[in-house]
Amino acid sequence: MVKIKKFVKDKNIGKEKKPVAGALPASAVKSKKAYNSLRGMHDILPREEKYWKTCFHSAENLAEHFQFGRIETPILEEAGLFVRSIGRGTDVVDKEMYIFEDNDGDKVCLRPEATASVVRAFINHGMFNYPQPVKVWYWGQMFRHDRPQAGRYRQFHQVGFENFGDKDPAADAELILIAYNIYKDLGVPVEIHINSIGNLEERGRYRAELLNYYRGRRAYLCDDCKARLSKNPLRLLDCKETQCQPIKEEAPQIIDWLGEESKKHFMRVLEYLDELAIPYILRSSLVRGLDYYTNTVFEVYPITGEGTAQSALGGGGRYDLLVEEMGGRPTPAVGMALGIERSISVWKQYNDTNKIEMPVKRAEVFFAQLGEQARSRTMKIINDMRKSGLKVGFNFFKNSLKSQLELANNHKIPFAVILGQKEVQDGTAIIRDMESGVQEIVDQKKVESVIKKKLNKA
RNA sequence: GUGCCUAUAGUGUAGUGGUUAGCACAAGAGAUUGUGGUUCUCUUAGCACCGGUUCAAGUCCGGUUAGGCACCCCA
Repeated sequence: MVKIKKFVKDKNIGKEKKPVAGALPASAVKSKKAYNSLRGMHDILPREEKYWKTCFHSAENLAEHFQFGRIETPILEEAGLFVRSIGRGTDVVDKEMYIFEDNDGDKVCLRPEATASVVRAFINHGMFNYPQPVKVWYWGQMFRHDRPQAGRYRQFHQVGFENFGDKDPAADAELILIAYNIYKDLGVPVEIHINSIGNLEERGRYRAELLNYYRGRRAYLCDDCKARLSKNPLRLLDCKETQCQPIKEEAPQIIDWLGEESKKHFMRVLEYLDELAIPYILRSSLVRGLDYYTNTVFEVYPITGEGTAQSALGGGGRYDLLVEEMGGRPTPAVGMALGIERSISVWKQYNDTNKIEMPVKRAEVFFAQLGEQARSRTMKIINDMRKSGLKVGFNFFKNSLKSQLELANNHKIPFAVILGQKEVQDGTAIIRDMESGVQEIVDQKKVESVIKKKLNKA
């Protein structure tokens, strides 16, 4: 909302159908100044690929195993969607959304999270008519106009899982299990912080009680907490100021305000976690920043050794009322999302301190060629080999054999195949064992099978 | 959004207001034009941007931008 002003210029560009460059100051177009990525937005380079791929595959495998279907929703949505679902008064909506008018004057925004979009899709496509529960997962960019710092970016990625139609505590536990397993796959030890915030009624009563308690002690609170009193009372319990600690300890706990049903649901979730041997911590201060949660809420934290990190890798909870609130049929639901950048950063740190190296997938055989004819012959052989699943390295840009072998060596590729004019004439090729330096001449047709045998892949 | 710290080749760094801005790694070329790992030579490439102070600014000052940290909040 606040950001609209910033984009007025862009709106006019669209309205007047001017070419974009023409509307910019001449200096901005002519200047040879190098461009940078926007603040809080980052390029993900090839060297990072192994981490991203592993994360993705772990999520994908778990999704498949637990029968979640992949859903992709648009990055751009009507702004109102998030205002209604996440709630006014939350920071995400009030301060952090990228909102602007598109060329038709519609108010659109870059999604700050995906649950609202998935709920919209669930309703739009009448998924309540599908066999219940409907389980979907997604992976993609989210945008929040926050001040960047470590592990917090304006464009970041989340992987998320949503389950519609299942009100059983087992569904809550299933999502926690998936989150837990993703980190288990990566080898990063995590623990779950968990709490229940009950239903609307219970939460309302508790909030009133909490306010009542805190108001009487207002004078002893830090400034932030004074602000929280009116803005976000449940956050009072999260305060780190020492002066607020004694007040916090005596404060009423939400768990005591839960009704029978909510309490039973929560206990059941915990029993599942016990059964699954998932380490968790009951944290009565955990409330989450989005309005739509009911009952179970949880967050995933890395266990770093020296104290726990302050920022969560991900989190989620139950949102039994949201689907109805968004105009659908009453449908219970649970969801969970994990921050990829944060997870990868923690994962790397963990690997660093424990001296764990990510295996690099390097080529298994390098093709070196000399001369035009050899080059085209090599190209053909490489293409044939691709079908057999061998990872082949080559570089047609380099001409000298020396520099090509150097490359093979730098990449620690175990075997090199050398093809020159002579070999093209003879229909042969030289296979060189890069470690021992031993070479043998083989028929071009047999290169593939010989290499496979050497790699124990035959 | 608030406060604090930082900014020199691709990366990591040196540089009392006057230096041809130095070093390491990486990258590219070469040391008998068909053979890698060691060595040697050469090359490419940098003071984030804008303004101010000064005879003179990478160095001091202001602003901008970006990065980091602590809040707020969140993934």
